[in-house]
Amino acid sequence: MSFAVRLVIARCSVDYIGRLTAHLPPATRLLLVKADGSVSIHADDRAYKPLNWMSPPCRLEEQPGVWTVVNKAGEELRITIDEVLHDFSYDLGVDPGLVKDGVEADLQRLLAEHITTLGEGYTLIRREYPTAIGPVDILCRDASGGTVAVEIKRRGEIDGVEQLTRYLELLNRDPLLAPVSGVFAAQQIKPQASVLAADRGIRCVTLDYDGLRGIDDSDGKLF
Amino acid sequence: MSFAVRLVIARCSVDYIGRLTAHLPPATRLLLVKADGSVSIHADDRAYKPLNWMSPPCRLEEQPGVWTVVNKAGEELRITIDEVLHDFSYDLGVDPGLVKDGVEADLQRLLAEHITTLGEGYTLIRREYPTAIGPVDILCRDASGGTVAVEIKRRGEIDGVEQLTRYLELLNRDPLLAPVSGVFAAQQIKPQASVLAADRGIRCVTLDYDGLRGIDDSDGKLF
DNA sequence: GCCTTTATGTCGCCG
DNA sequence: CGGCGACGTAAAGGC
Repeated sequence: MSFAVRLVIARCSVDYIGRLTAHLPPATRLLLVKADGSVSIHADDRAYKPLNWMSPPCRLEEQPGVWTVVNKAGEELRITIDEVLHDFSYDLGVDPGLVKDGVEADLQRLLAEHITTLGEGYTLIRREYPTAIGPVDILCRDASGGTVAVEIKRRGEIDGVEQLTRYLELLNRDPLLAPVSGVFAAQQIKPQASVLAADRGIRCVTLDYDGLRGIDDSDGKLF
Repeated sequence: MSFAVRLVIARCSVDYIGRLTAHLPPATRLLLVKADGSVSIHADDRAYKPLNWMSPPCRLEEQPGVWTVVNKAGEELRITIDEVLHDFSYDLGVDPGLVKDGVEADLQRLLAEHITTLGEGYTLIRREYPTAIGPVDILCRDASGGTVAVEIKRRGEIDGVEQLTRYLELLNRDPLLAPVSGVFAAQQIKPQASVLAADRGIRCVTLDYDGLRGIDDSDGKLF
């Protein structure tokens, strides 16, 4: 019974006091209470994002006319209910979950497997090369033996260039590695990122995910 | 009729092909269709985030057993419906919307009104000072007449320091302004951000939002 | 627990 | 419409 979604249509007003203060004047809305304890208040727009919400772990206390939801950090959501227009619950059970393909991790794996995409004679040192400020996506060597740090993004934007710049700055302090050059690899690279990369001597490479996946027959996906 | 939330409980499987590829095996889920055209598929967990969704603007085509949602970019969500267990619609009407207080814009306004929080003799030049790479939160002068660029965050992290660094680099190319010094102001500043700022000669200032609001009696909020 | 990065991020503003 | 920055960003993974 407790493990069910609950859908309530109600005329209500809402106050949130937590990381910020927010208020919703009275109106008719959808209240969605999930088995994980979360509560969200939806209008008929804003895509899937609720107007207001409380994420689990939190506790919902239901009194006549007032729902109070609090979490451990002391954030509070107070829903004042003027009128309940619909109240329905259904036990969905546990969901098997989403299977994804084509996220950055997949790009990284594919590029590491086909590191010569970056150029003839390239060899992989390792993926997720650890540094004090975080892991470098791929560290490899070019044909002349020079070290190359690769930052991979699905969509290459200015932040990614900044990130690679920080890595390069750090890696070049290591006399065993230096000089380290940089490659910014992404399925799509925005012009400003490209300009910034050029300004910093970083090479940009556009990745073809389907192409990389196509030549990757290691797991028999090809046919 | 079309301007209503629609709540469907159904046993379904889902495929998304767009920015990535994703699949949901058959299970019972909540389908939420909003008047704005969005469709979201919820399990009984993950707080307010759906397992899968399509944001507006998009078009839902409903055939027996298959819903197809496509948007302009060619992304597609295909919902195969094995069994409808519940189907309910309700017209919520337009929502008056959320009123927020305490976000970065409020901090910026308060600091601009009390610019001497940064030091005796500071004077405001302007908020949102425009540059080619985006607006500087606050530009002001210190007691000695030197230009100061201020970047404001609720939570000061490394990205904010990078951002301010880019602004300073640009502003310092303008002979009418140079030399421009930097202040990184936030309600809370993370140690790494603090270290990076120090390394770049940027001063860090911790803001007290309630304190600033307290001395701000301009709109009679004090009592 | 703190730190990092990723995300189908989403959202809003402004040119 | 694209660029840019904020967000109650959330969530995942490493140390």
